[in-house]
Amino acid sequence: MRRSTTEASSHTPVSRLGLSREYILEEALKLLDRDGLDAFSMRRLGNEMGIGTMTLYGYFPNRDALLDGIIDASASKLVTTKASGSWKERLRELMLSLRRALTQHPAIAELRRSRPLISPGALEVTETAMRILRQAGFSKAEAARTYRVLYIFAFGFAGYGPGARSEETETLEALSGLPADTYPVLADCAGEAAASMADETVFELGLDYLLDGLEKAVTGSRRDAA
Amino acid sequence: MRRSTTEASSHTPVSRLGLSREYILEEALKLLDRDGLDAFSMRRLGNEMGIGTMTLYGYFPNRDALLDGIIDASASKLVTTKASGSWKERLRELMLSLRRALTQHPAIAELRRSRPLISPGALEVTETAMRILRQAGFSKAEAARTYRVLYIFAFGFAGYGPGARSEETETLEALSGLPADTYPVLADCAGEAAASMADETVFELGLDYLLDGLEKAVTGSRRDAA
DNA sequence: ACCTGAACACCGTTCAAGT
DNA sequence: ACCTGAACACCGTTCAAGT
Repeated sequence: MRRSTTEASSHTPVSRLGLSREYILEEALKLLDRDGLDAFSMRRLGNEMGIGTMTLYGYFPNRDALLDGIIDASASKLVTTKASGSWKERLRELMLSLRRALTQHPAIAELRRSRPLISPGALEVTETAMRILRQAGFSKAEAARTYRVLYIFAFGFAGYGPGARSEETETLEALSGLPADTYPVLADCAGEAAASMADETVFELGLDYLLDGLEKAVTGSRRDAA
Repeated sequence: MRRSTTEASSHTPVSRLGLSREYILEEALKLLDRDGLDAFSMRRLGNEMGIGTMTLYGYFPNRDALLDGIIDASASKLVTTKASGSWKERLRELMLSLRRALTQHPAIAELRRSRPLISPGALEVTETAMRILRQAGFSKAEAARTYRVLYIFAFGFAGYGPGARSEETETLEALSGLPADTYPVLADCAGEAAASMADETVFELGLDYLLDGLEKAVTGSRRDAA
């Protein structure tokens, strides 16, 4: 996408140590996906890459800028979807694709919290979703609000859903040990509750509830208009 | 709830500095709600309370235990709901109540990420929701999976929804500045998109989509059975 | 131009000591 | 029993210096 400066073969400037913004971002994302945001530090990234910590500051003004860079660089290549079918089917496919991407790079969802979009690279999914919704006849405001719902569910699932940290057996133990007099229902459903917390398919369940509810709202308003 | 040890008037042990687990947790939650999780530290909490940092370690083994304590202590008093009406109405009311609680204490949602339930105090909402769903005729597994969807949406909204950090004008600026050739739809909807990101009512929109989709699934399966 | 160590103001936590 | 300072191993970042 970006034009090269002076070198011919590579499309991004590379220093004498072989460093570039892109390369640093790749290594940072690897470290992040491996050990999580809590364990990430500039010093550790430097160590891992075999360079001095302060070298990083030659490429990014500070830690936050580096993290923003990761979102911008990775989000754009995450989701690819070839649209076909009804708006509902296309939207479903897009959200499943987003879910897959967030599964592959759990760090993205972690970073995205409290870090609003802004960066152009991170908006391709939004653009695609908005296009589908607008083509389906939603008003600008309806489309924007509806996408917010889907977006929050997808990122919420990544942030609060399975795979986060809880080990299923540990959760089951804790739930099984609940006092049955204060938590009668939950104690009765301990196994199912623990299983649901590790269940990836809950995403599709929720997504389909959302899309069905959305479809109902659309046909409802059409009936009102008629 | 806990029985007093030796003192009569107070139901929780108080040290010579007037300290107790409960009091420390209250102060910690205040600090957390005010300045956010990133700015929270044991040293700062000690300073704010006018006590030595290490005094805190007499009440909690470490920082994580203190944060777990906040969830446990606060979650139980957060949500009160008097159930009436259909399961759909009661569930709706419960989730709106949870949303209100998370708005009041944004720190809770921040803490809950990567911190699975386990603590008994944090499970009252879960128990209530599961009771409603079970009474409505859902199987144990269906009820558990459905509550997961609602839970993730509510916490996802708190974690990724409005109020997080983005200033609306700043977001609007960023969206307006998008290149219209790569983001035609989004550029066209910049105002609506920015507004939707600050819009609290998007929670109810999504909640109703979920509940409508859920209702449709229920009536659908009944029709299958008949 | 690119890279870096020393230094500063922060962390959480251990440990030994104060009352 | 309750409280605490010093010390250790970490942070992010500034600044001045190296090539």
